Amino acid sequence: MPQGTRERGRPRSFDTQAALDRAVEVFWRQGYEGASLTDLTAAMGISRPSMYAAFGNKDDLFRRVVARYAEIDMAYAREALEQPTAYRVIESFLRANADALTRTDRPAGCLSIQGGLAGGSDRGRIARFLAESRLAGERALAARLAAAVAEGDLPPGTDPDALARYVTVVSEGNAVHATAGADRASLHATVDFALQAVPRRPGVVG
Amino acid sequence: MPQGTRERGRPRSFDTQAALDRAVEVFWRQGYEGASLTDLTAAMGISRPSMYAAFGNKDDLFRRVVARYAEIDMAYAREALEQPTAYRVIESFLRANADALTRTDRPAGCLSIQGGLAGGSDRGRIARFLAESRLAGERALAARLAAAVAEGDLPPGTDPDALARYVTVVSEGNAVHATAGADRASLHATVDFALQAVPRRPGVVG
DNA sequence: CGAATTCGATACCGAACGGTATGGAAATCG
DNA sequence: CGATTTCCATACCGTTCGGTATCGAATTCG
Repeated sequence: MPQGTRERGRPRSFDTQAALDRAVEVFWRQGYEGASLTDLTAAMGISRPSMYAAFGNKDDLFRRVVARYAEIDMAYAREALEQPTAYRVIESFLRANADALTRTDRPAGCLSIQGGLAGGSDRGRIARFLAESRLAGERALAARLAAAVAEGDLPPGTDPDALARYVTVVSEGNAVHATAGADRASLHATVDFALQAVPRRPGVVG
Repeated sequence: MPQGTRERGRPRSFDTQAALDRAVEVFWRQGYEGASLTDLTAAMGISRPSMYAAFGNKDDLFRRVVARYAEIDMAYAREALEQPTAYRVIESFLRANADALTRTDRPAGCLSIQGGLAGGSDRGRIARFLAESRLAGERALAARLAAAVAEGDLPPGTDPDALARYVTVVSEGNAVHATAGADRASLHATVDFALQAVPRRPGVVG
């Protein structure tokens, strides 16, 4: 099937996926506005026209970057949801988050936070997009916790939305700290405290 | 005494403090880079040369703005430290923080976070400056909690630095949420959870 | 091979950026 | 009043921004 849809003309000489991965790092480190096209194309190893032909414009590239980041660098969040108990879902998420925020082979912190927070004019669009992206993760966690409440894995009366929000807040705060240079042990010590507040079904250890 | 140091020439025709307060709002809403000199001087009601004469340059203005913000809008943090018990220090801080992040007469969120997080070249200077500013607050809280441990107000073995970091993380995470549009009740619900993790001396209610 | 097509490098566009030179108006001194 | 000093408005500086027009080289189809 891919044989039949062979393209005419000179084929693209760079790997778009690889170029996208380079762009992830630049946006991650420098934020949306802080990443200039010169920075981006230099890191991607391609010229400006090539970038525009392959990805559209800076906004489109950024959205592709965020999607790729969610797929690769946030995979741990989806995996955490598969843990058998609510407590272990939360523990797994916060632990993996602390690790991800302090990987030595990647920029410190979290792209969807340092990508852009404040909102003036067109910049607000980016901030809103990232906020919605984070909210989607919070909602997925809330849905998992709601199921846990329904099956008695969390105490009755527990508000799954509020608990999901609390866990997300801790992860975001840790992201801010990681960006500021906090080390991995510090983040895990914070997770130690945070887990104390997670309600548990009586008599269950893990 | 102020009479003797009367200045020569035409006196400044605007109130520098009032102009600074206007600049606080612009930087708060739009961040360091997102706030252009055109935005700033328009809000301050003065011309560019007047701004440069009164404040130096954009960097200097921002530092003055952050100092003013800390003095006015973070006053609650210093007041919280005066509470009689460690628990009430933390509770007071997180409650007042949640309120401050959602004041209707001020921008949502926290200047020292949305002012600038990511760091490329010169932008890194601003991010570092703000990180140090936040760290100073965390250290002040840690010192207060260390005193609480010493006087038996917190369980022996409690790590005051780690606890202060945890509380700061929650406040920062709430700031991220507030910037994204979370309402006051949501933030307080998160504080409800967060307080569950704060160690308390046995037998003491508040 | 020749035609069609798409590649990528260079060079450029108008707009906005932070910052400043200039010059007339206003206020204070002697 | 006359001299001095400082104010503020305009207009401008070089640089960088996101985005694009141009054009020769490369590749594939018929």
